[in-house]
Amino acid sequence: MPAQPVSSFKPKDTTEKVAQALALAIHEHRIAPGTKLGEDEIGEIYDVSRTVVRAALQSLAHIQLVEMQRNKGAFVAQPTLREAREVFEARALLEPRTAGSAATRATPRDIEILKHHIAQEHAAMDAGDHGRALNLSGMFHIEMARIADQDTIRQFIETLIARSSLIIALYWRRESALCESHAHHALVDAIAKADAPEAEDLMRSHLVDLNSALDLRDRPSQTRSLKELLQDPKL
Amino acid sequence: MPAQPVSSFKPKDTTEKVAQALALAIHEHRIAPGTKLGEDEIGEIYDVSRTVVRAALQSLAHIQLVEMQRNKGAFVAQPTLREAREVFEARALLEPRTAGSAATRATPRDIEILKHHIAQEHAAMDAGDHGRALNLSGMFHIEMARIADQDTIRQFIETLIARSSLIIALYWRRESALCESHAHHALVDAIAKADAPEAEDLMRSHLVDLNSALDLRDRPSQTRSLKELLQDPKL
DNA sequence: GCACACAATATTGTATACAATTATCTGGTT
DNA sequence: AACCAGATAATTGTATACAATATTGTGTGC
Repeated sequence: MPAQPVSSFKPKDTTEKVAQALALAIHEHRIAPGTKLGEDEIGEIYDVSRTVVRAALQSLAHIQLVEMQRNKGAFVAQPTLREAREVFEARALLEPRTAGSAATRATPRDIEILKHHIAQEHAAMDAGDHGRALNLSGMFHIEMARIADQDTIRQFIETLIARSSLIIALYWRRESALCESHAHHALVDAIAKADAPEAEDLMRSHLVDLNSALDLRDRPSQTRSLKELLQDPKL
Repeated sequence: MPAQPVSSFKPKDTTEKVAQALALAIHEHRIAPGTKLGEDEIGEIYDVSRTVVRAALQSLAHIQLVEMQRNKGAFVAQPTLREAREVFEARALLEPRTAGSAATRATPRDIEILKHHIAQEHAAMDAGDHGRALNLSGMFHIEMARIADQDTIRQFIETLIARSSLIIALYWRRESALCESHAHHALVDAIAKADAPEAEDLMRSHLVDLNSALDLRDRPSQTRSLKELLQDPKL
């Protein structure tokens, strides 16, 4: 129950709060790709005006978590195959080096934080909360960039992780189910040893593994999601 | 005279138009870092309401061209030394590989476009329009990502180029004046030869050159700009 | 004369109202 | 019965109005 405390006053920046609430829901796969996000609807849910809802949606649109179609509305984004491949190519460029850099800069406190992340991820998985586990798994990667002390790159990785969540929702192949948390564990070990080259290598192969757990072959997506949308509301 | 045609109807997306107009002005160094961007003021200039101005400013804030301070307003961003270094570290991670990829994928038409860019850049420089030359120089880098057919990475590079423009405004050392357009020329040659490794190397060293044309040593920024702002109007 | 407090002003944050566009529904025609 | 046309409803785009906060100006006390 990580829901919002029902205090009635608004301390600061309601826009960001709405954006984060929506982002979390998407990351945890509580809202499916393609879902329409009506402005009035969301405004009613969070008890804010369309003004702040629009601002929040625009913010999410910029990191491509939602797609805004003019005069049509906002929808949870549905990355294409091509976009999915691009996201992982970008991650392959950014993350290995960043992991290496994190290995040279990590403090004991950082190691603790990483281990805590992994523990929470395991707990969520054991509790059957796959959405939360996935979100925590992504935050692990972001934490790495924070430790590397690279704000700019961290921001890029954050958007890549966000889109990766959508990609996983669309293209995950169920057969490859073992959820790679031991890869994160090995990474923490390398970082704890301050072994930058090993951390870099581990991250590289971790990304390769992730990629191969996805079904990024040509053709499906477009038709599949279309069919789903058609057969869902009728029957 | 690239001003807006005075037709009274608005075809589409006024928000993006305002955002692009502001971005261009910042890129061409017509608005200095730190300048306050009042909402009413801008709305009056472009004859739109604060609603769209705010949306445009939020868009620019997301790519960190402007910084929004709550209840204070929007200001043209002033990247710190640290941020400046980070931007160029990120460029070093992304651009060389992308240039190499562009070399393998470039069509004859692409080569023409790149050469056209360089020609325009030279023309602007000869005309003494440094702002426009700088902007075109940045667009050259973005064009490279487009040729490489990497939309996601292109978007990242766009934001890095945008921030680089601010960094150049703040940290350019006048002594190193030769404006590196021959580097772009060499890059086009490598790409025309489809020589990916050479393009990659050229981009890498081009970025190193750019970096060393900046004064990114410790200490100045904060105090410097403050002093300047104080001593300028008095004496 | 200087410092602080308070009032006046200006600017941003949010909500609401209106305009424009799109989606839906109804009725008639073939 | 299917299909198209027009009208009606719903939703988004934009402008304006109001509330909250910050900035500036003025006056009073010491």
